[in-house]
Amino acid sequence: MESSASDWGLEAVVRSCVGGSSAVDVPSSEAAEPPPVAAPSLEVILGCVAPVQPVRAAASSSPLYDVLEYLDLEHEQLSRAPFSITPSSAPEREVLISFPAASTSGQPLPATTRKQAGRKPSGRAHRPKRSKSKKNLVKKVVREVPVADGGVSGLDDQWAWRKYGQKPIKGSPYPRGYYKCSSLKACTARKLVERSPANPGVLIVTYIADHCHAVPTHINALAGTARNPPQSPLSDDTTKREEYSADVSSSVATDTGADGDSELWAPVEMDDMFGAFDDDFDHFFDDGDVFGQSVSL
DNA sequence: CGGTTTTGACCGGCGC
DNA sequence: GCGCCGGTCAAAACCG
Repeated sequence: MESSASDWGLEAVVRSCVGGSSAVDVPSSEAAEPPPVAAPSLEVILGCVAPVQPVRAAASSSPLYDVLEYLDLEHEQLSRAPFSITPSSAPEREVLISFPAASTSGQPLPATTRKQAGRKPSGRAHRPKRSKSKKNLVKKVVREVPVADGGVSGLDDQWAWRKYGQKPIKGSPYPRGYYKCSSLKACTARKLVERSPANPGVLIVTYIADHCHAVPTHINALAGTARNPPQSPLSDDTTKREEYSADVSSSVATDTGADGDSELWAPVEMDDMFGAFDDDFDHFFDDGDVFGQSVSL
């Protein structure tokens, strides 16, 4: 709580690293100083669909450490999984890649209607049931990033995210922000950003699922990014809320755009993106090693 | 105008 | 069976 809301917000914003790019690409608004998180996430990259470029391992001094959570895979799955698990060489880090859920990758979910009390009936789609088992099949990568580093740009990655929700988490004074990949609607990649209750100086970023496209080189929308957080009329919660909102949310585009946009993000056509992806995709499934190789710390 | 953020409501899983 | 909680949706407001 002591930490300023702004800090929190900024990080949330970022483009996640899940992509396959590299430290090189990490935009740096702070060009003046060496990006502390230069190697955001090497490992994470594995999971990404766009390992076009080998990821550069982060310096041993990298403050980040990632932790993959789900490994509830059956042997069969593992053996067939396009992703391989490679233990990080850095003792303080762990890498975990899980098999991407078939149902979640790249495909729009079926929709069913859902009632909406107090809201204009819009034929809202009914979400498919969530089952734990299924959940476990989705790749999930958890990263902890020092606010100081990730705050402004540490979490920057090549992906564009769009916030779609925020929820207060029980047991934590900080809310959790929910982000989706905004590069491609069909992309099911998501990101959860929250501040560690135990250590406010650390952001916990959870990447879920893979991007079904290559890393965008251009973030098309900046609109609505730099806005003043609305003062929500809340009771005792107010303070907290304002803080949170200001923080967690408005960030994505802001950071993304402002920060990295300039030089690193050249305009790219969707076809290009897919093209790249296609290529890699084939490799992934033809040769499961690809992922394993990419991981290196 | 197109895209994002905010925010309250809805839904479903899980624990009791 | 019920309530809690996390996750998601979508309307409205906002911004470039």
